[in-house]
Amino acid sequence: MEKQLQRSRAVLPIGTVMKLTTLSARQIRYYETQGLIKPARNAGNRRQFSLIDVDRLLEIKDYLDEGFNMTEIKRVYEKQAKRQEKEHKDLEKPVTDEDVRHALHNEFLSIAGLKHWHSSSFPSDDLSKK
Amino acid sequence: MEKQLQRSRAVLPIGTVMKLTTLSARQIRYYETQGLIKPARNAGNRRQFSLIDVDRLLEIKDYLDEGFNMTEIKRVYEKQAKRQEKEHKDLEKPVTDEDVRHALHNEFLSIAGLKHWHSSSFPSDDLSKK
DNA sequence: GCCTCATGTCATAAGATATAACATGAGGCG
DNA sequence: CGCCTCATGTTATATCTTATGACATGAGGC
Repeated sequence: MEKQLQRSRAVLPIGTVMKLTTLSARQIRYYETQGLIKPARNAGNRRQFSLIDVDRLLEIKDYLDEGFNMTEIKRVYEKQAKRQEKEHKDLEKPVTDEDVRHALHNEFLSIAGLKHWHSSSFPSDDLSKK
Repeated sequence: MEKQLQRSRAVLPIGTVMKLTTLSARQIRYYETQGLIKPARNAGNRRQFSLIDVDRLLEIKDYLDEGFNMTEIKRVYEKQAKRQEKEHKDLEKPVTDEDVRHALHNEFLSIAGLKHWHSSSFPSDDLSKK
């Protein structure tokens, strides 16, 4: 069933993350207080990171190297979160017949040369992946 | 450069491995005493596992479920190690001009109908890569 | 019943991590 | 130049996690 370490599985202690990111424990904890990451906690209150957390930390490192400060980086991720939230909702409710009819309707109008489609719900989807 | 957690990177503490394998610390340590795994150690003598170790532990679990005992499982891995060792050596020293000349020589003889090639150095290269 | 194997459980020591407080160097700025 | 803020380092104390070794135990084999 589950093969490898899924990226979202929170099982890594801070020591491991330190090695994987070359960040100090102080830095990692500070970024958490700034809301940049939210590692899970185990029964003993130890932080448990996922590979997604590790990736984000590496990104944060890059941003910092490029001169961003905590607040700016936080904004980047808040925006990202909003985008994904929308994206998620769009996937949540699958296309209904109603949607299809409206789409077709607009399609016809467009073909008819009336090109009436009011700038609707398609975000320009930032493809800059790194 | 290095993107994700390379499978051979030993950075996982035993607690993480317990979760990933659902094995008890006792079991993991016991398998180590039996020579089935050889996790690295950090400066503080803590075991450091790699994803390869995790995979092997999952395999061991399967073998045990199928009724194998430690000794038998050990034999499986020893044999596997020998195979890989040979494979490795074959890759180590690349083909020399000398080798090529001999190969050609045998080729000619073979064509000449004498088919005299004494089973020399070319392993049949097991391609069963699972 | 006696043995072995794989594992559980306990005790003790030492490494790892959490939190909080104080310290500091680099910039920004009146 | 003093004063502030930001990102991090450092230290101290408490608690969790892991290592080792010893003893315990249930399932099989004989």
